[in-house]
Amino acid sequence: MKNQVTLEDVAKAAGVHKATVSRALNPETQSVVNEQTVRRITRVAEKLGYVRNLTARSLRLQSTMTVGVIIPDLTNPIFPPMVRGIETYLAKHGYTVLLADTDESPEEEKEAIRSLSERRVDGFIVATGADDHETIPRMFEQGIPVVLANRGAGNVPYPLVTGDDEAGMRAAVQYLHDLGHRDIIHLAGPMNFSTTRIRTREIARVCQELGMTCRVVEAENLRVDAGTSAVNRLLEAPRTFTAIQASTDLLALGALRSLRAHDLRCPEDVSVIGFNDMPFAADFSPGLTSVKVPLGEIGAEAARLLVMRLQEGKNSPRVVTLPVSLVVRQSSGGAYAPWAS
Amino acid sequence: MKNQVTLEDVAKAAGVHKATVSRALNPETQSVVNEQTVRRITRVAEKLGYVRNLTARSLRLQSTMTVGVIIPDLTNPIFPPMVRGIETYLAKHGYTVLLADTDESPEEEKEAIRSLSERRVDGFIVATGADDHETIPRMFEQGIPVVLANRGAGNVPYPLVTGDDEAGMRAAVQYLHDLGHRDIIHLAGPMNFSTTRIRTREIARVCQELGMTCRVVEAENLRVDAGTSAVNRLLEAPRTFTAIQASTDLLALGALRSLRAHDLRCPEDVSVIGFNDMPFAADFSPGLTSVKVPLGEIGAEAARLLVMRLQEGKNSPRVVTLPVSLVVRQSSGGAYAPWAS
DNA sequence: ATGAAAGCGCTAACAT
DNA sequence: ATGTTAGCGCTTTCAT
Repeated sequence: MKNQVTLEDVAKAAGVHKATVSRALNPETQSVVNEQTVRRITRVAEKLGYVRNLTARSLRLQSTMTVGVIIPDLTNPIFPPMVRGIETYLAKHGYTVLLADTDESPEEEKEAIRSLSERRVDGFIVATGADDHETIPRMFEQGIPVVLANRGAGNVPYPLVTGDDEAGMRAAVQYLHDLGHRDIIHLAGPMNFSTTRIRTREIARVCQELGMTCRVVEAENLRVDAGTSAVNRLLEAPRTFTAIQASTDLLALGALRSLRAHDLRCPEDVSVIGFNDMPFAADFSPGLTSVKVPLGEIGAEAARLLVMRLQEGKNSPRVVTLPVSLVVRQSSGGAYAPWAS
Repeated sequence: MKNQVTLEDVAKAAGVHKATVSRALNPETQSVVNEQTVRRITRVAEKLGYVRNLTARSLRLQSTMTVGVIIPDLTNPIFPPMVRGIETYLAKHGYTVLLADTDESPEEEKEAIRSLSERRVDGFIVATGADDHETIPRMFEQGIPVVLANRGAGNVPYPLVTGDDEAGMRAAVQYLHDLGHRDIIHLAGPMNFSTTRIRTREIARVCQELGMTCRVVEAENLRVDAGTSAVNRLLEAPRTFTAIQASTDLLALGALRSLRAHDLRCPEDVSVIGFNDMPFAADFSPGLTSVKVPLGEIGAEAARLLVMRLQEGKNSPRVVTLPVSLVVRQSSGGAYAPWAS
């Protein structure tokens, strides 16, 4: 809080009233001020090193031009691209992002939302949805502007932006089928996440359609280790499956680690397919076949919807589904019945 | 900006003056208010859903309890852990983080700093240092509280928190020497970054000490592709080196890609060692040997120094160097003279 | 222990 | 085209 050059200071130095300075320095109202005066004021402001005080402005305008973004964990690699997508769009529209991680803890999340509310953010982008989420419905009742990204939250009528999970899953399974796989595992996340549930439902459906056996294994959370332990447990019994489709690249990575620890080759023994196509998925060992989800665009679109809501006041409770695509790499290949090897 | 329940509202409902409510609700001043009154006020505030307005508070206090964090790019995987380290420490002390990416562009950076200054952040943590940095020295002149993380900025006397680059480099080279490598490449970043320069200087020195040949190749920037093209260029001529030590894991990853494209095996033909030990370095193909830098701790320590400066006003222009360690994985192995294969 | 009053820096009526 | 005034919600001296 240095730089306490105020409008008043500039006004005195320029020999005008501070209201005039305010008008001259704001592009919106500049036109109403004499051109000469604008130039003089601009020059003086520059010389004095004037920096407008947005806290004061926010107080007066009852708007901070700031948006709270709630994510589970910045170190989960799917979020940095999403956050950048949000930031870039919002910056263009004059908004600044306040970021908060929750580590999937409802308490931390409540705390984060409270903290951001105290800072009077104009709205939220929430990527921590869950069907049993307690806070999001309450935010809706209070009329707080929110856009959901990535994960839904039960049937709260907030706008939701996601990738096309169904199409992605269908593409992945069809691909495995074409390779000859008939008995596969779906490595799922916790079932209270909408993404998890949608993906699990869809893979089951497609497998049935194609006459494939699909067993669902639920990991405890969405971190790599949870994927590893789930697959470890799976491999205690005799193996009949030839492929693992994971709900998330992190879980898929966990699967890769488990296979390696069990001296199973990927893809010769077991094919692995992830979901999201996280950064550097191509560099894993082996390169991970995955469903590419446009994370940056999801962020940007969520930001766009929020800005619309904020500026035009219209609440458009609609679901925006962005297209995804299967990216084939080295972790997937033809099926060989395990008992044949 | 919903929830416009103000102190005044609570005061009326509780039958006291708003000043009393202010005192009652602030832990610092609570003791001065009658205990009964505090309880009553707390209850009323709760019932009314009062949320304190930090913009108003900031204006009055001339302090926003926010910190601006300037990084090159959130999608560079070394930054999320650092940012979380910063966030976690600052949150514990009541501060909120405003994050800004610069994409290494001086213009975007100036814009970011201006924007955060307008929001009246109490101080900055800057991870975009460069020796020819124009803005940082000016911030110092203006007395703006700043702590540098990761990279220095010429000789501006701001505190700086980094990993022990010299020790890390020494460990990496000594290890290569022990494996029999005598002719190596240092894949460096742009020379205006202090990290790059320090690492390059140190590797040259250690190599000389140990009687090894070290050729320095400078990548255009710190992204993966720059590493790939640098090594591509290198491989146009007959190869004499047996190992590549990269200034950064991203550059090392670029090197791995180039080697693969040239059908060179890693580590059998060429060993590769990175720097930073970015998340998932272990999962690359092959697992990347790297110098582990405590990114989260660097962030936390930078935050700690900034809070000290902010709260006790003391400017401690000191360099804090955190210990690093070599993590050996599959990308490094014994040296075989290229002409022998 | 509580109330009254001033003021942080800004913008937007309203007045001239 | 510019000046005057009020007030956004809060904290803090000063009174009582």
